[in-house]
This record gives sequence, structure tokens and C-alpha cells, in this order.
Amino acid sequence: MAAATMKDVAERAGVSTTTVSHVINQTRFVSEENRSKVQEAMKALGYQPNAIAKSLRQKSTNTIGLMISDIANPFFTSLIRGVEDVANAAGFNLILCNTDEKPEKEYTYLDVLQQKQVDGVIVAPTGENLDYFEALVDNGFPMVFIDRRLEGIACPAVLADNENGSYEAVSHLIGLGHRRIGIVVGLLGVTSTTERLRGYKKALAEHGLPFDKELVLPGKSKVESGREAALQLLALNARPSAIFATNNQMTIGVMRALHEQGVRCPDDMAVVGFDDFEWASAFRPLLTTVAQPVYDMGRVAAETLMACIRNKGEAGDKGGAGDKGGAGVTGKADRADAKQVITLGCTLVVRESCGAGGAAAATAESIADAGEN
Amino acid sequence: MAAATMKDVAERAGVSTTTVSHVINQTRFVSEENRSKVQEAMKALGYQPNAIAKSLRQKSTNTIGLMISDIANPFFTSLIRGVEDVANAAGFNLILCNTDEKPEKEYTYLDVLQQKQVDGVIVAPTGENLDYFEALVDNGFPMVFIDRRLEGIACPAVLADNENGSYEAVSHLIGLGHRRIGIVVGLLGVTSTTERLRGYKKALAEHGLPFDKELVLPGKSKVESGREAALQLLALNARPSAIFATNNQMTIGVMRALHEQGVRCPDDMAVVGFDDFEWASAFRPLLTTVAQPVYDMGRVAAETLMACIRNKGEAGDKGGAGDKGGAGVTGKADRADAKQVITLGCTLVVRESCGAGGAAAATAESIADAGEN
DNA sequence: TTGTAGGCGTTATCAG
DNA sequence: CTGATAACGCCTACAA
Repeated sequence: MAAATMKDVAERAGVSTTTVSHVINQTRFVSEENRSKVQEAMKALGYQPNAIAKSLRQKSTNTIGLMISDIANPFFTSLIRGVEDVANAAGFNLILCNTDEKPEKEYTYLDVLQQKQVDGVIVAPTGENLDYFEALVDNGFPMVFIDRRLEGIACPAVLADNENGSYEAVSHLIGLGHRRIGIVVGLLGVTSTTERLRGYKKALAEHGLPFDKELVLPGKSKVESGREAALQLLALNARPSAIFATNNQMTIGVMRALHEQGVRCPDDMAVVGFDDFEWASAFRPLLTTVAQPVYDMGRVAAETLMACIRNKGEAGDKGGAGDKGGAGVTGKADRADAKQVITLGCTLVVRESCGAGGAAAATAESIADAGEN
Repeated sequence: MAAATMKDVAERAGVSTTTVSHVINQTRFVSEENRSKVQEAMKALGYQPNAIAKSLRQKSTNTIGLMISDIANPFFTSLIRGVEDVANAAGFNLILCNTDEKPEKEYTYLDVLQQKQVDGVIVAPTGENLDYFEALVDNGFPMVFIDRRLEGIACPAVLADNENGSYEAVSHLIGLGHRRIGIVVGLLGVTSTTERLRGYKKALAEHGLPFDKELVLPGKSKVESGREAALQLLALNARPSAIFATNNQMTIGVMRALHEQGVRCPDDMAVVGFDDFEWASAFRPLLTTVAQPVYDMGRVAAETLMACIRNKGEAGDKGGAGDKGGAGVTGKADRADAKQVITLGCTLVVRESCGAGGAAAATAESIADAGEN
């Protein structure tokens, strides 16, 4: 049997579909008698409102898209959780899309999400498809960038303070006496990569250390390339005494390389990783990391998107005439929002992977708290 | 400006909406001339078909729901990836739902997904809401269980071979000479928990070891309760020489407890964990684990669901009359599918966390391959 | 306090 | 080879 519709409920209850609709949505007064008749009918028929039909009418789906590079990357995992929690609380659902850092997949998913009429999108952009993104934003489509942003696109972005996180990590190493610090950088063309490298440079400069290109290795944000980068650093004539791996995947690669080469950490090589993870406090070496506020990034991004969606709904109600006059305040807020970049601070979680001075440095450097995830 | 509709395209191209529709879906012949006119019009207007309207007509959304306990649990992460890859390749999208093991959340999400007219659902059931699930299945709603199943519900399930994985892990420990082996078990009332405990008992029995209730501690599948369970095991008068932690979260808790108590692994305590993870090969102790085929579980579950959805579509076309006669083969397959349980084997990944005999045992026991994730 | 009717953007069934 | 036209299930003026 096909699912019951409002019409079926109306017939069974002996009222019009209008009344049924109003009972469901509590959108106008219905007599006690009719209301209970309708409710009984709904229960008897196991009626479930058809959200698709509703969406077609109302032009809103209560669904948002989430486009990230790879859900299998634990970095995104808590982030998604943050998004989903907020979305769910607001009555929204999430459509999940893995771009794998491939612009074509990103492009296709954007199309699909448009077609499915999602009310908005949270996206960690690959760095391409600039025109598409720009068109969407110009068109007033609610969108929020997360983790990275696209320069020149006026769209809210929720980012970690990559530069400062990086700066603190490297300063920590320098404070422990390290003078030659290798860095394994991630995917090029992505803002987070640039910012983390900038923090590295800044820390060196502030402490009067030279910037040596030889110590900067590309890791493509992947385990295997992180491993290769570490091997190259280890093979250097003037081997560094510390390695800074700028994301979780590359950190794993670096640790594997050390392991393979019989290089002990922290005894022979200090290591700091970007991205904290739950295992870090249970296995050796107890890794010092830069913890991103991943859950909060997701949460804030979702809240921002919800706000955009609400704003748009209201703006639409008022029509184009609302541009001048009393609506100015809202208009201003809209403009401000459009360029808003929200940066959340990272936390340096000092453990034991940075060398002998670790314990002393931990207190001297930064009272960091990993928190309970 | 509002998004262009088929009507707009039709007008601009000087044809009917019917023709536009057929051009888009390639569902009947359209003259070369008209086709190109339509295509031009679509491009000029930036036309995107409205999937919601399409879904309303066709009663299919090309969307499936995925209900798991918590996306922040890395176990589910690769699993989701498997689902998404298959779904995406088949032109389906994924709505993600975290139940947090809460039956109420599960219930609500089932409602929402029904309302959003998803074509099917993959779910790791909490163990409750039996009636709801039964009603759905009886109603022919495409559903596949993953990771666990609900007894008595005739619905395909894709599971890891929990019992055997557990059995092998414990046998491995016994083979290394361990006689008292503690086990930290997960959430009760979930089939995977039961099966893993059964494997433990079976291994003991087969090797003539007594089953000691004292050595079975509840860990609720969480880090903190895993830690507490381990502390209790450590406090035992007759302390075990090995601990088997039956999921990744509890493994972390166990390792933390050892760390806190200054108990070295594997020197003072052997450990095996259920669920492998990428870090396991890069940090110490190099943990011996039971690796579940997570990606494949997701993949197979999605393929199974796609098959169910396709079957349903075809069955619907043929109407109720297809029950007897030539359609018998399909009918039989349907029945068989309905009770299908697909079990995928686990792999014991032998590393160094099980005691001195580890290296020798590794070859003797099982040639396990962690694979490159 | 309730009902009628039109339309959201498609697709499918007819007729041309 | 193409086009009217009626649904799909719901919401929402407008009317009573």
C-alpha cells in the first residue's frame, strides 16, 4: 500500500486538507474536536508528511550540504560532528560529500546540491572552481567556508588560526634549543598550508634564525608523502634536530619514517604535529601537537550558515523594496557578514616529543589543555 | 532573480516543456535542431533541474540515509567512506545521522528520513525500536543493517565476523603463553558485543582454560569506561597478564590506564585491541589489533541497499500480479535477500604488544597484513 | 472556525 | 517527431 497522504487523513477525519495542514503545522486555530479527529486519523493511517512536497511548495528543504575533502581524515570527523549537532538542533539534515581535493568532484557536487535545493552549503574548498563559487555567492546562495577560504570571494569563513598555531609550535621548539627545524608542508594552493608555513617563518625570524629552503619539504597532506619528506630530511647533510609536520596524516608518515630509520623520538629527533588526536595521550612518543578547535569550527560554521539562511528567508519576504530605509541595519549586517572571517585559536598541547627540556619547557612555554574530547 | 525553470528554458528555446524534459533525460528522440536550441537556452539561463520537483513526481529521491552511532568514532569513518563511494557512483547522496546510541534519536531520525522520502537506509541499530524497524521492513522499505543486526528482523545485514576475530585474538594471546586474559566488553544489548565475548569464551574453552567472570569488565564502548575497566583489572589480586579491549575507544582507555599506573606494555601487560587504526604502526607500543574490513563493510552494505532499491522499483512496475509464473526467480531472490546476513572476515594484525614471544608467534599464528589504508 | 482552488517544477499519458 | 494536460502532495491566499 502506498503511504497515506494528507488527503487520506482529511477524508478519514471528515475535514478538508487545509484543516489537516493547519493541525500539523499549528498555523491557525482548529477546534478541539476537529483537531483530535485529525490526530486520530493520522495515527490510524500511520501518516508521515511528505517533506518533498512541502519543500517544493516552500522552496526550502531544511537540508544543508557539507563538502569536505575526505571524511576518512579524522580532522574532519569532529568537525562534521559539530556541524551535525547544530544542524540537527535547528531541524536541518546534512548531505555529506567527499571531494577528495578534486575540483571536478567539487564542481559536480555543487551542481547536485543545487539541484537538490539544499538551503546552504558548508565547504572546505579545493582552491579551484572560483567562478562557480563567486556566482553562487553573488546570487545570494548561503555558503560558509571552513578550514580554508577562497581569496576574493565574499563569503563567511571559519578557520583555525593556522599561522599562530604554527608560530607557537615552532617557537616552542626554538625555546627548547632547536636551531634547525624541518617542516613538512601540505597541499599547495590551500590557504591553511600557506598560513602554517607563514607561522613557521615568523617564528624563525623573530628568534633570529635563518630560513633555509632545504628544510621545507612538500608533503601533499598525505601519509606516504609525509613519510618521504621525512626521509629526505633525515638524509640531509645538516640534519635538522626537529621536524614540524603540518597535519595529522603527514605526522603519521613522519613517525613511520623515523621508525624505519631507527631514529628515536624525542631522543634523536623532536617532533611536533599539527592536529591533535585522542591516541596521542596513550601511545609513545607522547606527541606534542597543535590542537585545532575542530568541533567548534564545525559548530560555528553551522551556526553562521543557519544565520545566513534565516537572513535570506527574511530578506525574501520583504522583497526588493527593503533596500533603503529602516531595513538599513539588516542590510549592513548582511554586508558585514558577507566578508566575515571567523578565526578560532589553536592550542599547543605540550607532551614529551620535543626533546629533553620538555618537562621544564611545558610550564615555561604554555599551559595547554587538551580537554576531553 | 529566481532560478530558471523548465518553463523558462522551453520559452526561450521555442519548444514545449515536454521537449526540454526529454532533452535533459534523453528519454525520447528530439530533432537535432530542437535539441541544440534547448541546450543553448539551458546554458544561457544557467538552468539547473529541480530535483525536488522531479522526486515528487517520480517518488524517488536518489538519496539514502545513513544512521550510525557517532561519526566521531573512527570505526565508522572508513565505513561511511565505503558507503559514500558506492552511493555516489550510483548517483545517490547520503544523509548522515548520528544516533549516539540513543533510541529516541534513532526513532526521530527514522521519522525524518521517511518524511524526506529517502530511497533506503543503512543503519547500525541501537537495539531498540524493534517495532518500528519491523514495520518498515514489512512495508518493503529498503533497509540494510551494518555492524550489528536486530534479531528477528528479516533485513540484510553486513557484519564483521566478530566472533572469529575475537577468537583469533584470544587464541593468539594463549599461544604466547597467557593464561589469565582480561576482556573489556562494549555496550550490552548490541550483537557485536555478544559475538566478541562469545569468541573470547570459545578460545578459552578450546584451549582448556577456565572462564573467570572476574576477568570480564564492562566498558560501555567508551574511552573513560574502558580506562576504568582496565584499572579494575589491574587492581585484581590475581592480575591478568593480558587485556583484550573489544573496541578502539576502550583500547585507548586501557592504554591510558596502563600509562597512569606505570604498567609497561608489552613487558608487564599484553594488550590486543579490536579495531585497527592508522597510528598503530607508527606509535609505541605497536599494537596488535583485530582489523575489521570497515571500508568493505560500508561498500557491501551500500551495494546491497542499491540492489534492494532497484528490486523494489522493478517489483513496483510489474504490479502485484507478478507473484506467480515467470517472475518466480526474482521473487525467490527477494526472499533470500530479505534474510541475508553477509559476514566479512577480520584480520589479526600482529605487532608487538603481546609479549616477548611476539616475533616468533607472528609467523606461527597468522600472516596478517595491515594493508595500506 | 472552516473550505476551495491554484500552483510549486517535474514527468507521464495521451493525442496529434 | 512534438505538445497539451493532468497529476505528484503540500501550502496558502481568498472566500465563506
